[in-house]
Amino acid sequence: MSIRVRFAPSPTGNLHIGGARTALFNRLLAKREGGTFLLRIEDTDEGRSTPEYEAVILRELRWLGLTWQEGPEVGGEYGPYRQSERGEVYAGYIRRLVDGGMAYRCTCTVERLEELGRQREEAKLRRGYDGRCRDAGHGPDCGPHVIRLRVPQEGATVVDDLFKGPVSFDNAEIDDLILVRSDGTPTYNFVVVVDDTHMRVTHVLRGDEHLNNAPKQMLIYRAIGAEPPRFGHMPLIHALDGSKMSKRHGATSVADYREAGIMPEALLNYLARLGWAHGNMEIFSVEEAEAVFSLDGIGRSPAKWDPEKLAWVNGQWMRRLAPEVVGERLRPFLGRIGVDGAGIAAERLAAVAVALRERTQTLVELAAAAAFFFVADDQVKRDPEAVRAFLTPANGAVLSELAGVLEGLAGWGEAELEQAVNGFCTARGLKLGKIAQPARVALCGQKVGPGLFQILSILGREAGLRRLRAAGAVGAAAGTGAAAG
RNA sequence: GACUCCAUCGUCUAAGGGUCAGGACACCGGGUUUUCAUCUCGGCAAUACGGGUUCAAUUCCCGUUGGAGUCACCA
Repeated sequence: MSIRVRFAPSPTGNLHIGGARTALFNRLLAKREGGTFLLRIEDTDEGRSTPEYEAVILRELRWLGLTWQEGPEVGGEYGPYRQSERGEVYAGYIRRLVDGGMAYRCTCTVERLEELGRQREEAKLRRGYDGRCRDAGHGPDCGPHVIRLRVPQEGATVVDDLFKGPVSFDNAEIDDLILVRSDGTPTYNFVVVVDDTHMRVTHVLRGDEHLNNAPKQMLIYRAIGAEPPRFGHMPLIHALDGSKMSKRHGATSVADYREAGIMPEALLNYLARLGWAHGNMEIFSVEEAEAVFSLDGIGRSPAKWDPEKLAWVNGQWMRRLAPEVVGERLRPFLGRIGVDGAGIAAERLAAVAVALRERTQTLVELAAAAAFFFVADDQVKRDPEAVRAFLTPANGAVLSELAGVLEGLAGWGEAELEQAVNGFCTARGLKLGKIAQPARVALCGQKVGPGLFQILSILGREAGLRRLRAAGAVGAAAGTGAAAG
């Protein structure tokens, strides 16, 4: 039987990086084993779930390329894939459980439960239900009630985890958990079991935070007489301070990283390396990971989220991807800093990517570093210290002379520019280093940047000559003492 | 607090009874280079602690310590 795995997010917020990682590993396993990866929306909490968040989650998964073979918007033979639409399925199971005595109606009020919790806490006991209604035999007309699972009081429930081996929980530690709320809606632990059964899920890879839910779910599987899937609880992602990642740690959603200029290939690559390893493989695509993926490679201990390494991985991907691809992805980021990204020729953007990809790690940085190519001369951000040091009268004079020579060039390619500039240097007995820095400052306003010929070539003939001459003018003005400030 | 999980360089990790405990990020230094970066060479740096088992434990077992997760009519 071929394996079936699922990712089952709750649409109560943005797609979290932990969720993305869970989805990734499930998909990796499905692809590797030739199985099916399905998506199910866990929206039983009517108060917190929204269609907007659902849309966001689907969008982010697609952005990452983590597409599903069954689920919302694509369908499948075990649908619907939204729990809010599966009420009838759950109702049938509940009826059988209550009729069979595996579950019972409980009329305890929220107030009593709260009081009970307080008492048990004072008595230094584990919070939990005391089982008052377990044998009360409440019928359908008992008034407002919830439905609870009758959990055995003795013995233990063992979860044979794929990564941790057998984990045993005393049944006495497990509450008679609520299956159906007083408003008639089913709860998480119950619907998960019903759906995974119904959707023929064979492996459940999910975060460690669910390990404590596993025995409860095992008990439900037993009650409904279904075979449980294999469980694999993956170590969580921690923040640098060691605790579970949360909003207070800053960027935690996939969207945050997209906005920060991280590309999907890099995010996925980094996510895969968090808790999984295959020899010394560091930089790899999802497809490459699929080819060698194995559950054995998944570790047991939590990993800390390291933004620096993520940035490095992203930098590696900026070089691994075709320049044209990186160039296209750069457009919106240029737009953000006031450059009309849409109006720039694709070849030019590709050339920019080649010129700057080894000097930057994110698309945000790449856009910032590329700005001088696209803004008006007077909008170029200039480093005052660099200007003072390199745009001297003498250098200015040389630069305008150089402009004069370059003006006569037939073409404006890197090779021609290099030849011409080198020729100019030789003729004047200058080392290239002598004019490269002043020229760079004149053209980009900074003393660091791409190679001189790359800059000139991408900038174009007009702007290039203009900026070189402008440096000459500054130099001349300074020379006559006419320059102010 | 109870239950459960986890423990190799600062971080991600590899090896798993016999290794100089390997790689990557970060950091430090040399080289290349028109700047910066890249690239390249080198360096720093780890088996939490205590008991066992064994000829031999980083690896297996137990304990301690430390960290984490969960204890809802949330998922």
